[in-house]
Amino acid sequence: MTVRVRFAPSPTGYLHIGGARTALFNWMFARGHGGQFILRIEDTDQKRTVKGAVQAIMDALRWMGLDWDEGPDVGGPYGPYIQSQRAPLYRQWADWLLEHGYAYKCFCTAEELKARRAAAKAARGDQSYDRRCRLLTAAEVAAREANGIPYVVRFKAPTEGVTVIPDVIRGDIRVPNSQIADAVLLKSDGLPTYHLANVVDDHFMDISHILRADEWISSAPLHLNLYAAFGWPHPVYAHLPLVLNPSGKGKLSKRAQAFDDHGREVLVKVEEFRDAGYLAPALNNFLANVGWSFGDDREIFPIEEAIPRFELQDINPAPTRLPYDKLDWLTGQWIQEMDVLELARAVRATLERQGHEVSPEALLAVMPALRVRLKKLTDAEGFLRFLWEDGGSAAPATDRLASAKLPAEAARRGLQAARTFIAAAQPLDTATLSAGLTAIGESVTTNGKAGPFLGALRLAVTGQEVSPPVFESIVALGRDRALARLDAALAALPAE
RNA sequence: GCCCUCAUCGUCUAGGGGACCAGGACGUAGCCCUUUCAAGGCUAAGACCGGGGUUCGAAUCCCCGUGAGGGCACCA
Repeated sequence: MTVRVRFAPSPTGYLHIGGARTALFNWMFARGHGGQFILRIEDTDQKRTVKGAVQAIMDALRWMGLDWDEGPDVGGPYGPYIQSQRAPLYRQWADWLLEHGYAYKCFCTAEELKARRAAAKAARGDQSYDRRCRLLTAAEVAAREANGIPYVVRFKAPTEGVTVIPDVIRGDIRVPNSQIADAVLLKSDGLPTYHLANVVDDHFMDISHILRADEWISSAPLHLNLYAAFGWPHPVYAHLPLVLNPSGKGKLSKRAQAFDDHGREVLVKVEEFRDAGYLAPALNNFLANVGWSFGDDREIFPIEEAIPRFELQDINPAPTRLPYDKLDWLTGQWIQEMDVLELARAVRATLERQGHEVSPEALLAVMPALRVRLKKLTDAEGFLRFLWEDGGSAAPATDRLASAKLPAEAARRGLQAARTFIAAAQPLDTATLSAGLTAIGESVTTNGKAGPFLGALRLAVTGQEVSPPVFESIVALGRDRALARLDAALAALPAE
């Protein structure tokens, strides 16, 4: 059997991290089995459709590196891939069900249904549709139609027996048919609901496996009975574990801001992860570790290596929270493995977006040292502030330059010597600076170690308590600017 | 109210009857290294939800509880 899977988001907003995980698993499964990965847009709810959402979702998927073989933009033999463009097809099959007695017209208004549902809920009773229109005689139906009363098409669900959902991850799930509602298949606006559309499309698009979130389990019996009514074989089901809110309370939703245990906001849109400076390969790596594991106690891996090992049976059925801390660590690991030039380019673009212009030379000078310090691309800003903020280092307070191991007088002497040394250093590189400045430091501190002095030097030159290593920082800054910073610091110290 | 799913360290996970006084990772703590911050190395604390079975033997199988989550829309 050829594997054909689809990711079918509804364009109601941006790509949600939970949706991204579903897309990733579908994609991995397709790629690992020589199959096709299809992108289908489920926009049958006109009211909820958001302009630009399709583009945003595709951008996010592309950024993640998840390419699709068929979809709205690339086309394919089973198109169109946007449901609103397939309306006649759903109508045709809704009619077919009507003709064959598997569906009926329902004239109840939305208001009536809402009221009945509310009443049922208040009475703690069954909230699903009471099936009253199912009992209408042909004459009654004809009369209503003649009066132009709008209707929806509902499925005539079986009321007795049991439907079994064969699920690759969970085994057979048995649901009493009494639980299956007479769901709306075709809405009064003529468009299908999810239930009809996904069954018709999955069938005609030759979808072999459905990998979707856990929350769909409850509608699976309905879908299975639809397949049965049509006389079509159904795809293989695999219900993926739900991604929970980091607080553990409820599922992670794209409609509400999510918070962690400490009440802090948490990222949910894929584009937010991108803008926060996370790396796509790291994000994929991260997502693949949730609900599935590589094996061999390995946590860090390129997704390409995971693909051949990825099997649906190995997916952990338990719902999970996203371990955000691990994403920071993982991204840091990925950054450490990146090529310096490539990293420098990425950091430069990020800094630019943050409004900072930094020369490639300066960036390259600090990059090897900076690399191990970054958890994500955006972290560079904090470390490199001294490159564009001259004011930051102007006249640092004397008490911050001096310390127990480096009295003010020694600090002045050391910085003076450093100034002389830097002015003449040839070439101006980390090796030269390290040798010269360390020696100066050792001669000037009370404990004979360069440390305390180098700390003061860092502060004088960068104005920061935390920065890339001083030598690299000086090289990045350039001789002239470094000397100017030292002069400013010296001026702030008592002349003796 | 009804139906469904799930249940291993704080979190993500390995484990699919004996190899488990339960392994890895993040996080946390301590130590080492160290020019700050990181990174790295070493060490430590830390879990099989409860109760019944089945079995010579159960984290692993079954049942019942409990807890958490999902669903019961002219939303997907």
